Amino acid sequence: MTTKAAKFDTPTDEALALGRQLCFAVYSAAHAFNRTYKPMLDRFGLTYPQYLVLLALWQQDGMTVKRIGEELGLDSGTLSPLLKRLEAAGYIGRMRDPADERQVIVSLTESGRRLKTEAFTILAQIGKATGCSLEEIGELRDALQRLTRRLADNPQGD
Amino acid sequence: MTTKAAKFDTPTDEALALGRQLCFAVYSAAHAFNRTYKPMLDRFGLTYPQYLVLLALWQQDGMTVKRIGEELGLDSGTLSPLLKRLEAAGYIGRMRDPADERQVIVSLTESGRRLKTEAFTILAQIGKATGCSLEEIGELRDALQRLTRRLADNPQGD
DNA sequence: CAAAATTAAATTGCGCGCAAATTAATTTTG
DNA sequence: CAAAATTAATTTGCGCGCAATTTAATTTTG
Repeated sequence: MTTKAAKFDTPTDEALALGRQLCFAVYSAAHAFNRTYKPMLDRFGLTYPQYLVLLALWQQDGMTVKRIGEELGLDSGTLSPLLKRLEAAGYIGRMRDPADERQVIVSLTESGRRLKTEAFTILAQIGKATGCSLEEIGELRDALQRLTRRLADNPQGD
Repeated sequence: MTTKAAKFDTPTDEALALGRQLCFAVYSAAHAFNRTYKPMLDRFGLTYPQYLVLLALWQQDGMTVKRIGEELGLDSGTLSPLLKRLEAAGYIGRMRDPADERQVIVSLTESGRRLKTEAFTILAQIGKATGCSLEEIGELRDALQRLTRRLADNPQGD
C-alpha cells in the first residue's frame, strides 16, 4: 500500500511520537501515581502534595517553610496556601520563629504525628500497585534522581 | 553517641524518607522537565501541556477532543479550556463534526504545522539536557511506561 | 547607627488537572 | 417513533505550581 520511503512524512518524524518521549512517560507516570494515591489520601482529606509535606515533616519536624520548599522543590507561593490548608485540617501548626520573625516554623500536631502510622499502610499498597520488586523500584528511582539532577543542573535556559 | 537500635525512631522509619520514594522521584522529574521546557516553549507562547497536544496533532491531525484526551490521559475538563487557548494563539482550529455534532474536531492551522520544525530543535536541546544516551532514554521510558500501565490497571481503588 | 540591600512569607494572577454538574446531540429501548 | 439512556463537550469549583509583586524582618554598608 505504501512504499518504504512513504512510511513517515519526514525522515525523522517518528522521533516526535508521544510514545517515544521520555518527558511524556514521566508526565504520565506522575499522573498515574497521583490517581493511585488519591483514593487512599481522600480518607484523610489530604492531597498528594500535602502528603509529601507530611512525609518531609515525619522525617524532620519543625522545619521552616523555606526548608520544606528545598526538600520538595516548591516555592512559598505554592507552600503558603497549602500549609494553611494543612493547618486548617489540624495536621500541622505554624508559628513565627521568635529568633527570626521572617521565618515560619511548621510543626506536626498530635493528629499529624498519628497519621504516620497510616503512611506505612499506604506505602505498602502503593508498592503493591507498582508491581515492582524493591530492587526494580530502587533502580528506577535512582535513574530518575540522576535525570532530575542533570535537568536541574542544566544552565541552557533560553 | 547513639546505640544501634536508636538509629531510627521506628524499625522501618527510613522507608518513609522522601529520597526513598519512587513516586517522589517521578514527581520531581516531571517538574524538572517542565522547568527545562519552559524557556524553550515561552518563545512560542506555549505551555508544556499545550505542546503535548501539538505533538499529538503532528502525528495525527484532525482528532476529536475525546481522542486527544485518550492520547494524553486528560479529560475534557482539562482540554476544553486548553484547546481554546491554543485556538486563540492561532495554532489550531476547532469545529463541530457535521456527522456528529457532539464531537469537536481539532485541526492544526498553517501556523501550527509550521511549528513542527521547531519541535525537532527543542527535542535535540532536551535530549542534550537529559545527558542520557538514546539507549538510556529508551530504557527509562519503557520502564516508566510499564509502571504507568500497572498503576493504571490497578483496581485497588479505595 | 541609619539607609540600602537582602531575605522569608504571603499574595495575586494564570494555567493545568480533575471531580461534578450542565448542555446538547445521538443511540437505545419499549 | 417517543421516552430513556448514553455520549461529547463545556462549565464550575478547588488545589496545585510558578512567576511576579508585596510586606515585613534582618543584615549589610557607608
